[in-house]
Amino acid sequence: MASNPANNNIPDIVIGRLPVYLRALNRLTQEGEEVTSSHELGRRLGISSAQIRKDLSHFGGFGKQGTGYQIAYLEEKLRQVLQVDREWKVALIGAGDLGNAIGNYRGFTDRGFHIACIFDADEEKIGATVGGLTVQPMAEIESTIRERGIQVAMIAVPAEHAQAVTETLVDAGIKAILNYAPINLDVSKRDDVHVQYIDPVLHLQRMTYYLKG
Amino acid sequence: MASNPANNNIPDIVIGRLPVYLRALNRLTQEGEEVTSSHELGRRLGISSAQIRKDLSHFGGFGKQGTGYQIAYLEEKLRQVLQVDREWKVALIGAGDLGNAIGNYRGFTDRGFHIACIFDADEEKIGATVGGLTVQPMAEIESTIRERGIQVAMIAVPAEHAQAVTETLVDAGIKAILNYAPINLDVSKRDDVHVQYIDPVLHLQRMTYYLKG
DNA sequence: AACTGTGAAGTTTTTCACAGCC
DNA sequence: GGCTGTGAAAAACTTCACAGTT
Repeated sequence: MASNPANNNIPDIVIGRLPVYLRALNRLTQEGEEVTSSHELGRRLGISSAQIRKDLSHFGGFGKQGTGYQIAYLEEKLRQVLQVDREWKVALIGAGDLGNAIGNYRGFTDRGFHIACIFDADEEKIGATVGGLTVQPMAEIESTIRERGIQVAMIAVPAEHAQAVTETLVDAGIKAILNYAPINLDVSKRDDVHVQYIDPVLHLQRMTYYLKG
Repeated sequence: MASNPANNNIPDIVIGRLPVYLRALNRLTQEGEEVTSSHELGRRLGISSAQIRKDLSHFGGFGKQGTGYQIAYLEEKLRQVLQVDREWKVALIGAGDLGNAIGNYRGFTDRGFHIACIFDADEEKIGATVGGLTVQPMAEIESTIRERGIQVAMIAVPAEHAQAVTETLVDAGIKAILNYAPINLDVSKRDDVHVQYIDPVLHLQRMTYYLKG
């Protein structure tokens, strides 16, 4: 949840919605559409059309009055804004069940990411193949990340090791961490390191609040 | 993102933070602590202490002035509020790589959830074992969910099938869906069905906005 | 007629700051 | 002295509503 002075100072909450818009635009393209509007996007996403227009207006006028948005053009612009008009190499730490699933997931490519290396602490896993990559020992994290200029990492190790792994990654130059371990990471020493979390239980617990019996 | 008239009308954004607090309290307990304060929690989570106090105050006074919060007591109260002081049966749809990882994940138990059944459309996967459960055919979704009174489901099927699966689930009586497919689900017809999303790429794209070069 | 982009208005959320208690 | 719980103030965010364009 690190805040950050990027180019301007566009609210992070707006940045968080851009990938959602981008995903919806991908979908529209797949469906063969070429033009859309803030109303159509809003309907599909359950977001008001005004919000979509306001969000997009932070980055310039991407639409045409009376017509709407050219989907291919808007996708291109959003990819530029989010800097996913290139491919980011990602380091994956952890080759257990979860690491395997992440390593084999086909959904990163085409959306700006490419898993470039995998590490695990378990002697038995080192040398194994996950998603076409050879699992490397933890001791090689720092050198590999530095040599290959990797800035993005995913943590899929047990909670008790996640903080130590984080410190190794940050020391190696990682600037963005997606943490699958169910624990909050302390990166308060580095204000240029971004952390995001994935914990399915958090989402489930948020929904059970509303359920009956 | 369905909003909802639960007991009172406490902001959903507050509900969303409670599981995070609960997770941090679990951690403190594991570390052997018995008492904490809004300041300590805030420091660990990167949230202001005032916000934590305000959030908790919606549900009653759980703390003691001068002392702070009794961790075990606060955990218990939060579990009650979130209704995770019981175990919810969860249906898992999809037994591919992702479904396997979810099915084998040990982190649901102890936090209020228990995967009760798994379904897949692929003939070859039916009958296989995932996390100790036998994969059932899709045709059995509705009857199984009804008979066992299941209200919570996770979707781990390809994006193109996610909407159809959602409709089956909702017809069967499911009230909470955690969707791993990278697509927005339309449940606008049912205002008592809650949906949450997990898409790692969304988190990654949100961070690359802030990276340099 | 349909749609964007945007100031202004309205609403929600967060922070402040302090009385009251241990 | 340290902490909670909470009204009041401040800040952030969303929606309204409409001028301007196609």
